[in-house]
Amino acid sequence: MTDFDLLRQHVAQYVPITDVEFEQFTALFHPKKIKKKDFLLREGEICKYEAFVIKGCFRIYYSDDKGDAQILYFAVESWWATDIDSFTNQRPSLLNIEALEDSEVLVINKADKDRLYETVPKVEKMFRIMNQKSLVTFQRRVISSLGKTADKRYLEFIEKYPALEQRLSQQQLAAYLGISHEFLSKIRKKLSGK
Amino acid sequence: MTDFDLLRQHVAQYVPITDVEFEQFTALFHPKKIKKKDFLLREGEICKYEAFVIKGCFRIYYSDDKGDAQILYFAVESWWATDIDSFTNQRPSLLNIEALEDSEVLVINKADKDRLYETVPKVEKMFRIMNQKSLVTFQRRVISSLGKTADKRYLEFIEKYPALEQRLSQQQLAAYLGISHEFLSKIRKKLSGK
DNA sequence: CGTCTATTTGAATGTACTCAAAAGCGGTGG
DNA sequence: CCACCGCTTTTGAGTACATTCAAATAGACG
Repeated sequence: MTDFDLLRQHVAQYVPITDVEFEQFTALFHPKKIKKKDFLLREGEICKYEAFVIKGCFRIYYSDDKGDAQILYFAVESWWATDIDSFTNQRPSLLNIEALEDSEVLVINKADKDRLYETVPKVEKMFRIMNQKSLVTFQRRVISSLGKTADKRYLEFIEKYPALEQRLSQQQLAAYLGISHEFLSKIRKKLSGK
Repeated sequence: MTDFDLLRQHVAQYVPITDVEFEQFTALFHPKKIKKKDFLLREGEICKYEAFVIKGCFRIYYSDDKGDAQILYFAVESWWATDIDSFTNQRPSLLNIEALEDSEVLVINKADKDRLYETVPKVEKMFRIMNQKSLVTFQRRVISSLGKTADKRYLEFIEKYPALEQRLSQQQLAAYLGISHEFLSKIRKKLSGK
């Protein structure tokens, strides 16, 4: 039951929720285990689940023509892993979602989520606020990816997500920052020499 | 009254709405005219209004240490111009919103918008979907700004917003793409020679 | 017509990439 | 416990993409 505690704690951040409402909410989620290197979603598939991460780590990424990955974000404990566009519109996904560690999630499908919006109106508010917060995060990311050099973006990342840096390989981090892993290595060397 | 027609058409895109609900909705909006080069919001101020553009064009941008602007997006007819973070949390803004043309907007303030969420629950859904859509747009923008070269981003822009290109100066477009205006000029030259 | 701003062009520079090779590191099987 | 394998990280050389600065040109507008 501690799995659902994490979800409850997460929900409570956004809206006050009663026991009954939380019951209705969680009733539609199912636990799922994903092994390291397995995929929750592959490019071209329709995103069946919205997944709340209980344990582990995922990369949500786009794979370009040359096969290089641009990582949109990492989802660790208490984050959601999903392709919003593919999930809400039930259309083929452009994104991949892969477990970087053995992981556990709680998933909900589209029909159940739609039901949730109808039966528990508060859920609407919760996701409105969540989307709003993510939107601000991505707006800021656009600003730094357009205007800042790679070393500044790297420093920004380790300041914002200090715990994550330990957990990720340099290759993954480089793909998030939008630089080659060789160049990230050079940046780290330069910065450590200070 | 045609001002409100544009807003109604916009709202109807997201949720079906009755005449009565629309009345309640628009009752809290006020028309406002902004002259070219005037600001709807300046960095450091608290964003008082969420503005729906009836006519004209705005740039929503961040100004870095050197004074260079990174343009987050352009708001033309039927777009919203606001700093979501500053507006919803009533905290000082990092962004500037400036009219690039003589413009007309419909504005709503924070207290009235909160009232709206309470009295017209449908509004919650509408903004949830709107935020979701914007989120997807910004996610895609992160992907292209990290992974694509400037000429591809330029081509992407003119394909996605053909009407906008006519309306904007190259300097503004360059600031949106995250490149210098000199380099954009060179890109255009190169592309026209084909 | 003149003034102010936007665009173009070129040269020099800086930031980041590609490719190739070497070094480091962790796990597995003998 | 060591040797080997595969994977990640480091390093260097050469190249490509994009910037800065300066100057010339073109447009817009009173």
